Amino acid sequence: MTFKKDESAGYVVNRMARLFAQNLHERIAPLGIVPGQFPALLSLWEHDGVTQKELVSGLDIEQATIANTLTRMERDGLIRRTKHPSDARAQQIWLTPKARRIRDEAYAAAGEVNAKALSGLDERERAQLLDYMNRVITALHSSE
Amino acid sequence: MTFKKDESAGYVVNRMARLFAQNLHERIAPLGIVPGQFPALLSLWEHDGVTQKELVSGLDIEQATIANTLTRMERDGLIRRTKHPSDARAQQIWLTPKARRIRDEAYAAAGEVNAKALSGLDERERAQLLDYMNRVITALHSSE
DNA sequence: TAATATTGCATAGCATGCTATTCAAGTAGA
DNA sequence: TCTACTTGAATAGCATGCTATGCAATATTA
Repeated sequence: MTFKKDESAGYVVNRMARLFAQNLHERIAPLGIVPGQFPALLSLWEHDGVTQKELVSGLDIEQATIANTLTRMERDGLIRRTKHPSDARAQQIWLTPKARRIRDEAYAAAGEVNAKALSGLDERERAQLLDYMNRVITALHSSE
Repeated sequence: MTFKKDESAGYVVNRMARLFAQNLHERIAPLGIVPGQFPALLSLWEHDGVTQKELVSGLDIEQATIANTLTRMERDGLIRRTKHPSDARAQQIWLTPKARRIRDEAYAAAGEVNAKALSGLDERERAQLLDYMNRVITALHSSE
């Protein structure tokens, strides 16, 4: 074989991301949430009542993607949206009691998936992995 | 902030995978291919005329996903499908001359994206990163 | 050989992500 | 103030990925 999958960073990264998502999906499905909602939930659990623009600014996800995710979250009873008091274009996004109730369990679920993922690495290796991945992100983020 | 994005493996992995895909997308778009076609192309460049089942068996992607990708690849003039000589359920998948022609450039493009991604790491760190990621994949693959 | 099980592939339906575009509402400038 | 620019969010259209299901062809077994 000319091309070895487990030696290509792109291949491995893609595979790892899909496995993370699948594991998380399975683990949080009983809570009534899905992986794509996690970033928004993490942000809103810390501070809700924000506009979509404010929410987007804290996440590395495109506005259009968030807009669709929020629509599904509203459908699923996780958020409500109210008119912004001073800007008719904007809205404020609020968590429902349901979304607040699952917070601790969701954190625990994410923690378990992370723990499982990292179970084959010791403390030093885990720190190195995160460091390396953050460096890759920085490199890929540059435009040249 | 209770939750730090760059300290959560799941978050970082997801972000890294999306950046890889975006970079690759941009780089290979001129060749008339997209990232999702890469796994199938890599396999077919090495050995075509295989059935869908054989192709799937070498990739870590679900059969349904491959089936849809192959449909788009046929639409885009990258593959042709012929009847299997001895099994009417199966087909043989062949690369078109167009797909063969872009092989070297596609390899080069993927190599460049990998190089850019890893540009902030030295040789030892790159090897460690791949090793760690492969261990994460192994851990996530187990069912407990 | 007829009934049953398996297999190869396609399809349905959904989530997540992207870019590009639209549209209404707000802001600024002539 | 009227026009033009900007901005907040929604929508369109697409790719990639998944699970579940359907369907026809093949294989097995009673």
